[in-house]
Amino acid sequence: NGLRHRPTGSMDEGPAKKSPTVSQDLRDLLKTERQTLTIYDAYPKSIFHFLLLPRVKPDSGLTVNDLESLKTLLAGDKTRAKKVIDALNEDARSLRKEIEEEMEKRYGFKWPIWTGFHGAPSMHHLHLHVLSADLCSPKMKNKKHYNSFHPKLGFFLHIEEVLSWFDSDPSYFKTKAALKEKEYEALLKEDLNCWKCESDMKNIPALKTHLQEEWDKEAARGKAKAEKKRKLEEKRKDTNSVQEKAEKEDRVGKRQKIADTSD
DNA sequence: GTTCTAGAAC
DNA sequence: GTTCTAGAAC
Repeated sequence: NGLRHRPTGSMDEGPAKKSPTVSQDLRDLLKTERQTLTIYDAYPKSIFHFLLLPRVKPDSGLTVNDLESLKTLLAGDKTRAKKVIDALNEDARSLRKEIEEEMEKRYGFKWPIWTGFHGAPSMHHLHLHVLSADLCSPKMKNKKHYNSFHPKLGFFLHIEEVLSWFDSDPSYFKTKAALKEKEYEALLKEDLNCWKCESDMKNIPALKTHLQEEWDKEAARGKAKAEKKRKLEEKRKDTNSVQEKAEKEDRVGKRQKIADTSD
C-alpha cells in the first residue's frame, strides 16, 4: 500500500531485515521480540505522523484476520484484545518520547501528540495513529482527511478512550466494540471546524490557512516559553557563581582573620 | 491513497 | 469567470 518501513530504532534507519525461513530459532526470536512495528505514515496529516501495527505473533493465538481492524479484534477474545492494545499503547509511549526529542531538535519546543484509532479505517491490518497535534501538512487535502483526525469529532478514537471501554460494563463495551461503519463514516461528512478554537470554516483552503495561523501562534508561544526557561536557567547559574565567589572570598577572609589573631 | 472532472458555490 | 467539492475510475 505504499507505506515506507520505519524499523524500530532511530528515525533515520534503513530498510527492515529480510525474514529467513521459519525455523525454531525464529519462533523463539518472535516470542521475545517486540510486539509491534512502527512505520511512517506515507501520507502524513501532521508535521509528525506514524503508524504502529501489531505483529502477527504465532504463539499469541491471534491470526491476521483477528488483527484486520479494531472491530475484528474487539469481536474476539477480550483478554487477548486488551493485550494487543496494551502493547501498542506501551510502544506508542516510547515513540512519543522520540517525537518529542525531534520536536525539540527541529523546532526548539514541543507540543501535544495524539494517539488513536480510526473508527472506520480504510487500510487493512489494525493500526494506531501517533501524530503531532497540528494537522498542518500538504497531504491534508479534503474534508474526509481532516475530520478523520479531528480530536473531538468522534471518528478519531483516542487510545485511552478505547482502553476505558474494557473497564466499563459489558453492555457498554459491546455497543462501542460494534464500531458501526455507517455511523463513523457519517462523521466524516460533518461541517469543518477548527479543532483548536472551534470556529467554523467555510472550506478546505480557508481551514488550511487558519490551521497554519494557529500553528504559527503555537510555535511563537512555544519558542517564547523555551526562551524564558533558558534565561531563568542562565540567571540561576549567574546567581550560583556570584554566591560561590562570595563564599570563596568569605573563606579567604576567615583564614586571614585566623592568621591575624594567631600573631 | 490519487487523478480527473462535472457542476455547485461564489 | 474562478474556486471548490465530491464522486467515479484507477
